[in-house]
Amino acid sequence: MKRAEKKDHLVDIAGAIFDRCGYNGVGIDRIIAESGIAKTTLYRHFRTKDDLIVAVLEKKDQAFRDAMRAYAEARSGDPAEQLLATFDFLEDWFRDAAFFGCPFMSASSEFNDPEHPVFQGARAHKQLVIDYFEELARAAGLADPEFAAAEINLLHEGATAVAHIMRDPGAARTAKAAAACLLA
Amino acid sequence: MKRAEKKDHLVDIAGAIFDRCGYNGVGIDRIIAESGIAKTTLYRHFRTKDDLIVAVLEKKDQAFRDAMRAYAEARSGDPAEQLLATFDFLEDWFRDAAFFGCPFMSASSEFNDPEHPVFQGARAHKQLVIDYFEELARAAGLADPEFAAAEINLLHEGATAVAHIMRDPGAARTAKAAAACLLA
DNA sequence: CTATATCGATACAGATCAGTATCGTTTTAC
DNA sequence: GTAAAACGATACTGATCTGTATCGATATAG
Repeated sequence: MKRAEKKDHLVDIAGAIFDRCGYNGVGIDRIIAESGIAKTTLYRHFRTKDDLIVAVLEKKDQAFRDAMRAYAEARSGDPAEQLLATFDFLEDWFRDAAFFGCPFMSASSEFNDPEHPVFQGARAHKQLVIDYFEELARAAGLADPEFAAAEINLLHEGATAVAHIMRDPGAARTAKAAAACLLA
Repeated sequence: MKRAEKKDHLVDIAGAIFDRCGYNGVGIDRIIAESGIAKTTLYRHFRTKDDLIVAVLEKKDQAFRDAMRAYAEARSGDPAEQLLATFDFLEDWFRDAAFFGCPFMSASSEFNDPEHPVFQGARAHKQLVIDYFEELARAAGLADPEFAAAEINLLHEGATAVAHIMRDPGAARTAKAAAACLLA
């Protein structure tokens, strides 16, 4: 494994473990054990554990938004239908065995300080998602794209929270029905 | 301070600290320091830290639901209007300086195991809130009370998540507007 | 081939973690 | 008033935490 691959692998494994156990709920020792990478190497790539967490969130942000956009565009060319398709994307995620709630919400709970880099990273992701919704709402010619994006986003966050704590992937469908009603 | 008062005080202080720092993010030593109660006494009342967390959630559950119900009933005698009033209750909560996101969602993130008593306590609270919404939806004579309750709940969870991570108490108003649209 | 950088493994430091033991004092109950 | 229980304070245990230091092996680059 090349140097860059190692770092990538480390971030992936760390992300999966953080999802299952939380950020403060797992130590560096477990991450190096499961990734098979030496502690020295980890600290060569990341100055602190917090830096690693930020890198994990940045990668998850990019992957999540890319996947959601690709999913929606594969479903339809119409922006309004793409907005609704994002809820089907959510449902797929909820039904995945690796779904343990939103890692960005978990991060913002455990690093509950607006000045903390981890909190800021989580918030930055959420803003980019809202921006995407607003872009679609604008393309769909909705009267108030900003407001529409906020409502879609509310339903996304609600569905994710309910799917996690109630173990109910169907929350995505309920949210989609509400979204369809609101957009009409 | 009587014995029962001490226990109550301890649970209150612990709840406030957990809200700020998370559950795994703070140790017993800090709780006893801020509450002024000896470690021996804490462990006389609670066998483990997890037991304390469960007690914190149980008290927060009761307080939250009592306050929300009282707030709604003070606003209106009409069940449909009471459903909408719960969003005003949320907004008050979001604007409170002691708002740091939903402690039950945080708990379910940090103790991400359906068999864990803390996770179960958090989920039990959420179910009771949904039950309350369904009770109101039924009293309001809505066609599908269960579905209406699920939608209201989605908006509640979404508003709470957004208010927390985006530091935007106005999410409650956006959610209320969506709820009004859905109930009509 | 040789010089250099990165690697894994491991031991370590210093702090903090949950939980227990001890003990003298204070409060409660009868 | 006396016996029992709960109390605060504190020291302690063993585990775990983040992060560093050391060192021999390995991979890479010129």
